Amino acid sequence: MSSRPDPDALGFVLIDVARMLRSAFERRIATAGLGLTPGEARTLVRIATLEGSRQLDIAQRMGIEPMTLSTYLDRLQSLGFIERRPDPADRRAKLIFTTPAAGALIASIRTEQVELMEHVTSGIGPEELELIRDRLKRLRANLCALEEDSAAPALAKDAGR
Amino acid sequence: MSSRPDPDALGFVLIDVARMLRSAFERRIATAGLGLTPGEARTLVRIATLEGSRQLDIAQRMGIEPMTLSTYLDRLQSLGFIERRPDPADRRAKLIFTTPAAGALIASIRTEQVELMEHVTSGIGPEELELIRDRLKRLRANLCALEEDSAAPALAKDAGR
DNA sequence: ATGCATAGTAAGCTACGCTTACAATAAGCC
DNA sequence: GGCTTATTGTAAGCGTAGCTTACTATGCAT
Repeated sequence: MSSRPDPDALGFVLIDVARMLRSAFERRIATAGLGLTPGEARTLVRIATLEGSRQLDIAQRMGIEPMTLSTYLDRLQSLGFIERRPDPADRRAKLIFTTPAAGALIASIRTEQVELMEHVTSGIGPEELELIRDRLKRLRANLCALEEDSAAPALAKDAGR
Repeated sequence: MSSRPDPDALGFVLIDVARMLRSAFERRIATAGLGLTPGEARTLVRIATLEGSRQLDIAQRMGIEPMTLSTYLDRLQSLGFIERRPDPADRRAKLIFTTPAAGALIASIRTEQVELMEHVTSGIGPEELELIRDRLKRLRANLCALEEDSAAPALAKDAGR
């Protein structure tokens, strides 16, 4: 019956998986004694791929608010894993770099991540995994668009779409 | 380089999608004036499919701790959407039922959920969605197993795997 | 120079989950 | 029966991951 919503609907399953994944990742990171939260780990990994970017850029790539990123950076900086250097081209801005000390940590995070995902995806073929990853990226793109809409609804007006 | 972890790895994308999905759902529910948080909505929907179960059972099905569920139930009960009835067979236990007042709300949640997912999955064919849902359920099952392992590691011992 | 825009941050809030400790009850065992 | 142990639900308090709002410092355009 339609009065019995399916708890296995895609959205619910997705959220279930994400919650469990995060908590499993947290447990792994804690066990490995890395001393980071999953969010900090995620941030550090992102920074490593965006070496020398501004905070706004990083935040946007990560899909979080600049303030949220700033908090993570405070923590990562106090641990000595990243640096904030003034942008010579704009004295308001700061450029973010990982420190040499972060190298081993990033590798460890990577290892934990890979091992966990191997466990979690066991029983699913590589082509299917690739497909899922691809479609999830599509979902993410759709969600990004959605957020932009709701952030600037005044511009949308009755433009019809 | 292997020293540059891919921020588009399956795990990261999954967590991204889940975060955005939850926040989009939150926005929708808030806009619709349902007066619930996404977690409460998720709980209510689950209860509707498990009418008359014990709290422990529901918590287990939802993959959360009994205490976490208890908090949601407090809130849902104070809003008049669920009832806790004593279990005639066990005076420690309580059985959870939705109230008639919850019917319309559950339908609304369902609507919001469906509309959101239609938006978010636009551009992906139904067969592919079905496949993704299926594989995600597999991931969820793997994650459940993982949690049980870490909850009772003493039993696992060197039992081979 | 004046006025608006932009980069980062301080302060404080919400949602979602957890652990630990406990009361009440049930169930197994002599 | 009486004792011990297990189980159900809950009170209290914590941590993580985000957000918004308001502010400072700086840049840019007129």
